[in-house]
Amino acid sequence: MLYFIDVILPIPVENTFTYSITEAEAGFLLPGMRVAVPFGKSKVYAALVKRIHSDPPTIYEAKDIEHILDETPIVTQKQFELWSWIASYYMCTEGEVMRAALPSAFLLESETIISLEPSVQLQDEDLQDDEFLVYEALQHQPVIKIQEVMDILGKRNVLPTVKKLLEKGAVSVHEEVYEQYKPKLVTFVQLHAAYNEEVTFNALLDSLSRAPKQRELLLSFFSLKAKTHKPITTIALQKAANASSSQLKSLIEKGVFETYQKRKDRVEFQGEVQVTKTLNTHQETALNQIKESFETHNVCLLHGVTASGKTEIYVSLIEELLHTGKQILYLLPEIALTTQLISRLQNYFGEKVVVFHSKYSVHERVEVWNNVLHNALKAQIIIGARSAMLLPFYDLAFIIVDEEHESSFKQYDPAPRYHARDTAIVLGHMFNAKVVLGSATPSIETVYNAKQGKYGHVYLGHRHGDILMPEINLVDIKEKQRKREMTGHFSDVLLRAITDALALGEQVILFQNRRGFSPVLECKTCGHAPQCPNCDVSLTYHKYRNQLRCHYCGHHIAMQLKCMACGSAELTTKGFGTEQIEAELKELYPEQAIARMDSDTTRGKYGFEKIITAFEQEEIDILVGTQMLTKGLDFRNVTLVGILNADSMLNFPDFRAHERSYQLIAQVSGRAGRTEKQGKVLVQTYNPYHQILQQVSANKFEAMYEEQLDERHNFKYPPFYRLIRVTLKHRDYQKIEEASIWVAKALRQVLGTDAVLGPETPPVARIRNQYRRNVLIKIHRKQNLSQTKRLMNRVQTSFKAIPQYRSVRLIVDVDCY
DNA sequence: AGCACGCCGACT
DNA sequence: GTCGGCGTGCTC
Repeated sequence: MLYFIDVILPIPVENTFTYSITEAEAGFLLPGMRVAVPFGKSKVYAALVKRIHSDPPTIYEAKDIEHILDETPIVTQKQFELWSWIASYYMCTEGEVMRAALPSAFLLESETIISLEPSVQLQDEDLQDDEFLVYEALQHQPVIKIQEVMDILGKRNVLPTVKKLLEKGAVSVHEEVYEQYKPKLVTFVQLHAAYNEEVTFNALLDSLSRAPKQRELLLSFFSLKAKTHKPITTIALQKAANASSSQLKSLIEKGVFETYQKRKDRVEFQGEVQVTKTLNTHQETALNQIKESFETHNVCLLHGVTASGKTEIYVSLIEELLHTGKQILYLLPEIALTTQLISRLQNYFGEKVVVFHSKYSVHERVEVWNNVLHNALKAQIIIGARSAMLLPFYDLAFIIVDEEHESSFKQYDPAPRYHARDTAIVLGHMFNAKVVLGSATPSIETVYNAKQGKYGHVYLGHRHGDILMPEINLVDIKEKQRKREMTGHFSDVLLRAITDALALGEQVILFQNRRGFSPVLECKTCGHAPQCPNCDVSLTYHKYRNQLRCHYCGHHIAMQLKCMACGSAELTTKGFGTEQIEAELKELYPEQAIARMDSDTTRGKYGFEKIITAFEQEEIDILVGTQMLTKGLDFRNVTLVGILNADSMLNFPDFRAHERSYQLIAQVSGRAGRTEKQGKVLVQTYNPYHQILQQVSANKFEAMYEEQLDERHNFKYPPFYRLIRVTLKHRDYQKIEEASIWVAKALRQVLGTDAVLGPETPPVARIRNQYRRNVLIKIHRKQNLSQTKRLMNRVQTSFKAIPQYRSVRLIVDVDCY
């Protein structure tokens, strides 16, 4: 009998691939295990076994697998189910989902290793320049990887060079496959059993009288042992005795100490577990309402105003499930995953909490994966961003999606373009787990679902400790400019409020949703503004680096002193970003500590943390930042929040701009006045009569919701209609123009004229030298989605069959909002 | 996604 | 006239 496996490869191809296996392998392999398989001419991939069977493929000969990588499955059946749902709903391949789900350490790839052939000696004149460079490099190091050859030669296509070296017999190559995950081992020491007797021990001490350091090591060992009653690591012992590793080593060689190794998890909680705070009556009521709703609904929306103490409610819900031993998933937007919240939860649940974060190393992520897979006690509560949802849950009972409205739950690029909130609901359904969606400003579609009775709906309108909601005032800067009451970008009202707050020793947050100094640098003479050569945007001026930077591709040039077009030295800036606000503040308040928080200042693993901690500890008086500031941060001493310009977000060309603006302003405002004193929020705008600003300042969420819902209905947007965006990308403007018209026309033919919008050119028409155009598909909620996708796939197939469009990249984004 | 095969411009 | 650019097609 012949045996075969169907495997998923982590690449964007539609189908699975079939490999041949032996009978013994067939007896051992299970779906969810990884196998190393040859793929194409020379590559080796880690593929995932999906099915084991005996149906030989008919039109090709199946290759043999290289070897088996796992002893037991690392992917569960439930995950396969979820992947398949994601792939079909978001129109991508299972391989793409696999790539997103597995920690990169699981995705081994082979690497071509080049080494010197010692039997052959070549003279310099036998080799060409490139060949010589590689040959010479091999004289200094035993092996070279292809990537390194690229670095040495400074070009991408290096295989011909390697090939020629190979032909001349100078080198040999082989494929090296390696697993990237190595468990971290910690070495412990213990005393050899022979010295446990007092007599032998004393003899030992005497024998070491001429080696004082070794003696000290021995004594330190005992004092440590007495102090901690725990196994002692070599490092701890060396440190305690202030000894070197060689001194310890000689004791080990003498047989006094023995060493042993243990696997250590890189992510471990150290600290004390606190007792839970009691809930106030409003929280108590909300908690009971949620539990009640779970009797009839699987999903419940918890709409609790800022600082109402939603986290405590989650904690109570989690607590009640702890004894069941089932798993709990707590999803948060990436940037809300701060030490602040994590340590808060760790204080409640101690080592049962595990964090899954993109900033963790591949090793740390493998450990979390394994702990979740094996239902380890220390991974009962999993906190993480979007991708934590793709972990191998064993027995999931409860999912929390906090800050449910956050747009970062949707992955935009690359595929799978999934929405973590929506996928979490599907995941919850698979496990029959309950889901809570929490937010102070829930998204329109979630509120709609709740009002339709699809979800339970709990409202919590009281802030914790009955603190008043912040008072939001609008400042008309058009008026202020006319009356000449503006200093830079600050109105007199805002400046007075800042001065007052600072005088009382309180902290201030200023929000400007744009980084850099100014987004446009313009020549006063000819009006020329420096553009990015790769993208259709003007370059943003970054003062601290004295650079002009593109925010789309990262291209940067030195700041120009003269106009690049006419040479005039009279340049002016248009628009403003966080950097400019920071600079103006430093002029206005030279005595105060001012910091800036945006993606430029929060690079690195702890960049964000550092600023937050400094602000928390009141080392910073005024914090200027982008929307990073909005995410669930809890600062006690902030009484004033200033929004420098609300108009840019209101005028953003997107159907959600108004909803987003409301959420953003409400969330930033929520940072103010988290203690007894009522917080104050000042919103500067050119248009104080804008509906959204009126609604947010009066805290009229309902009114905003009704109005927005009405607009969505009139203009055929979610939640009434589904949106699928098809993006076309190509370096040739003409081609993209024609191709997008073709696609729009073909889609209209199958889906109907009304269902297709465009093609339209997005606000930034070219990014990284790729022109782009969008075609938007709007279909009614009630309409059959799988039928639509079938039709879309058909269009896609015929599009790819047109030779002249073959190089056009087509990206489908389902629920592109 | 990678990587090989295949056809056109800038250099000897 | 070649070398090396990238456009196109396949991978079990």
